Amino acid sequence: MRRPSQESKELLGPNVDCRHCSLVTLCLPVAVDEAELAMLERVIKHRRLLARGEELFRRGERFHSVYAIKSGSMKTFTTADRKVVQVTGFHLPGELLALDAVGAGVYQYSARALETASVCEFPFNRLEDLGTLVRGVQRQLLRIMSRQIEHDLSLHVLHCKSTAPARLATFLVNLSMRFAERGLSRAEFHLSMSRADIGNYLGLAKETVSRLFTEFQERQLVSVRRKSLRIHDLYKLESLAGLHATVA
Amino acid sequence: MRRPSQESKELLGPNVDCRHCSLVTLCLPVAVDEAELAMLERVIKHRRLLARGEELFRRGERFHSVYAIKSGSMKTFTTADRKVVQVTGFHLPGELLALDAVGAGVYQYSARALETASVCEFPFNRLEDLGTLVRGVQRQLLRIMSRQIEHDLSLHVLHCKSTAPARLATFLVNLSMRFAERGLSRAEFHLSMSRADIGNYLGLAKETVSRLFTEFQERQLVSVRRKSLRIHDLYKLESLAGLHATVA
DNA sequence: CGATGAGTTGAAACGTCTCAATCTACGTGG
DNA sequence: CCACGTAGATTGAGACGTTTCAACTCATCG
Repeated sequence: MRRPSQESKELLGPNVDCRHCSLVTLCLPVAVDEAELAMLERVIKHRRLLARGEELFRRGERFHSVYAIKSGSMKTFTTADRKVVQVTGFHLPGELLALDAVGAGVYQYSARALETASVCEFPFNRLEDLGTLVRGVQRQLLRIMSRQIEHDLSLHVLHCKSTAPARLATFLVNLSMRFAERGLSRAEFHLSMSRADIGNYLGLAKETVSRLFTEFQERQLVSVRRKSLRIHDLYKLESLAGLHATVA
Repeated sequence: MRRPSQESKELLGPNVDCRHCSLVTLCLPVAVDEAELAMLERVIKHRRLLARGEELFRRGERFHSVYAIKSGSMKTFTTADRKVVQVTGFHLPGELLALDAVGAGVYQYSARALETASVCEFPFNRLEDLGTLVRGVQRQLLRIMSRQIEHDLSLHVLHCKSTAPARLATFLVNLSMRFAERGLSRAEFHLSMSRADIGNYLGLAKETVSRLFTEFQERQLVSVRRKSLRIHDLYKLESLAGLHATVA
């Protein structure tokens, strides 16, 4: 396993090396063989390094590429008058951004780095060409888009049914799971987004989020100190989230 | 233009005729040329007629096909213990169902006819094969999936920001728009789903939905009588929905 | 070291939900 | 064809949870 701290040294080259990327099982190349991987690498335009707060693309710009996050984290959001109106998602390494822009040909949301981040750029028309040539790539593209739809619909379910504690619990359980998928601790991680962002994302006031963190801490479910979170009782958190469906 | 009342006569044949389908601009074949259309038609397995309340597929079943609605309307929903837990969407003619199942290979939601409905079945592996052969089909598939993601995210935005009146207004404006796209009246249409379904879908109690319909009617925005709805002031409804962003 | 923005906490106001009663339309069987 | 039963829809009143507004604390950074 490679230490993430070493990655910053190898970010800037125009060429990429999917074969040795630790995210290969999460990003596009899954189930694509060696030869196909080589073709895919040629499609990737370059990597880009983003500083905290820097924008990758903006709502309304002409769509040309999807991006895979290599390190760091990002948020996507809608805007009006340069102000953030609605946070639509938080994104971790291995996840693809801008899949929703394919249909309209225009970025639907803006994307901003929550901390120093690096991304791989996939020009979409080249990806499409490759999809026609290589069945594995088409498959994977469709699969990833489908997973995205699945995820977005589950988000809809979350928002309709749940009370505030259930929403925050779901959010934390989901983050925990995603960190675990990336080989990081599922019990202890860094919240790179603000309370206001979390609240906005979940449809809650930032004060409510703050109160809930306090409450969860009092109930021994988690420890929170500013941006660092430790989960003590994942099972209870999942119960709060409405998983473990208590048989009616 | 063909009268929908004539369609019921031509439903049952195993073969289809996308060329003369009035939904050709909404369904898969958009931007696919004549020759490609012929190939697509061979992929469509058959049409199926569903009675009100009949299920097209169930959550958990192995995924094999996506479906296009030809006439009627359907709802998709999650279940637990045979009870509807969460309505995830209402679907009109020309819309594709089960795109979210591609990723997991299993239907994520159940689909049930809200009224007599007919659907075209597209076995997905054949569609995928065709996508590799015909660039237009791949394009269209990706585009439709992207549009779905876009739609689902906009749903997220809706739920986070809005009050109950804004949610119902958005729902009605959205329905109106979709009916208009299908060549039907944007001002007067039939609500094939129950108040409970609407409430469930929007994350509101059915009583709240009912009260809001009454309130909207008192404010002269709409007339509702049971399942039939007439919109009197679409603009005000859109304002309520938070469109026409009043400049801050 | 003071300024700034993020986070926390409290109290009151508001909106939506729940529970319950009533009403309406529709399909079924007498 | 009417009467009845049932499910859906409406309306009212009280309970509850979340938001809003405001004051305050704490960390961070110039």
